[in-house]
Amino acid sequence: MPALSLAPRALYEEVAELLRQRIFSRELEAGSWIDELKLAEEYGISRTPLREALKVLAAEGLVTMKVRRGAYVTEVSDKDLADVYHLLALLESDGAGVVAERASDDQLAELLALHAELEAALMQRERFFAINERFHLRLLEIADNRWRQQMVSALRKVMKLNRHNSLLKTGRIAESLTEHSALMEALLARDAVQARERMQRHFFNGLEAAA
Amino acid sequence: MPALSLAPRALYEEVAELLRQRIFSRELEAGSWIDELKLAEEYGISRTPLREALKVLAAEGLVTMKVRRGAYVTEVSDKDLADVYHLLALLESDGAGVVAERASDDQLAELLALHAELEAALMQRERFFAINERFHLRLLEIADNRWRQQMVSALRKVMKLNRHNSLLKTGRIAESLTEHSALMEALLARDAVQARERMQRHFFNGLEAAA
DNA sequence: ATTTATAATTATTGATGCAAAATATTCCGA
DNA sequence: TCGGAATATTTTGCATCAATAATTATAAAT
Repeated sequence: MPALSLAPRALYEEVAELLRQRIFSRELEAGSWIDELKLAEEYGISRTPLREALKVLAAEGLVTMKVRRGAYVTEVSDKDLADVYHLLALLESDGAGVVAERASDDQLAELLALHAELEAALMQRERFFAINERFHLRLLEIADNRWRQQMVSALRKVMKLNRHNSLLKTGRIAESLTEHSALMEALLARDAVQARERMQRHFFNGLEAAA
Repeated sequence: MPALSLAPRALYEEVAELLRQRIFSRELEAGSWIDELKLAEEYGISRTPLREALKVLAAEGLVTMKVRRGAYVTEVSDKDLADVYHLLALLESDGAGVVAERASDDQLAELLALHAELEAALMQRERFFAINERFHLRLLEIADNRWRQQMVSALRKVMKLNRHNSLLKTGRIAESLTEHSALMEALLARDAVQARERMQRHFFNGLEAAA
């Protein structure tokens, strides 16, 4: 992979990313109004790309547009968190089932390698999180359904809005790894039913921990 | 429900809807480039709201933005159709399971009433389709997860892009009604497992018919 | 004749300006 | 002093304008 992005993103995409960061970091509070003029000035850009970015974020569900009243940071209630979590579990477990059924041996080997990295990183919190994320993303890639990937990515973005920010609580690293091992086993055994079930449980336990 | 929308939508939303229509009707061909200038002139508006609409559609997956090259109507391959269908089945069957578990008696009665209307409209193709759609939408409303609703709505929009346009083939009305009855039974029995399974099958049969 | 470089045309992207609408403020009356 | 109406200010939303980037066409050189 190239170190420098070969395709320079449009300004509105850059801005969208910056805004996501600020929303995730709670610098832009949930429910609060977004001041276009102020932000545009702050970033040294005009309102046009900023407004375009806001519309993209609205489509993602991160902000809500009110007619003639501008953009507001979406409030994510505890119910919303549970709902999003429920869907993530549903989509990712479905993906795991598909992988168990249809992945090539090479692809399973790739996941196994990531899983091994995960075990090795047991004591390195940050690294563990990063590899865990890569594992989930790679699994979805292998499941090969761009619409599912798109939806999971949107849901994960929403998830990050919440203060129960992480899909993986610090205290749960050990349990999480055990669940991962069980999942990996099911995948290698090409047991779709088990794979789905174990991914589902993995998420369910995560929600318990977050609540 | 009010006949006139109380909240007048912004221009970019109106335009987004118009563009969806034109994409669905294949007036804007899959894969083709979207001429902003021409469309803006045609609608008698400036390019700003048009571009905002295009970005919304891009987030929905209906068009693809290429940097410095504008917007293109997303091509939906047969695999895409199958993938979207798979996800719709997954999400809606999950919704059916939730409804079986958690809907109030009143809400179930409401669905039953819609189902009765459906039976009554067996011979009226258009009406049958309309009521069928209402049934599915209402079920999702009752399942009460706005993120799921948002995703299903996005997926249905994509689905309409395809030439196998309908979730419900003309020749399948009778079978579809039978499946619906079975689903309704499971819901009334509050049997979540059966409800999920039957909704799943309903979709699966639909795909068979479409393919 | 083919390939490369340069120039011109065309379309996207970003900035600025203006009008309409909503909210806040002030002033007047009860 | 409190409430309501009118005015002023703020902010959105749409249009127009300018600049940047890309593609195509043309010309020159090997």
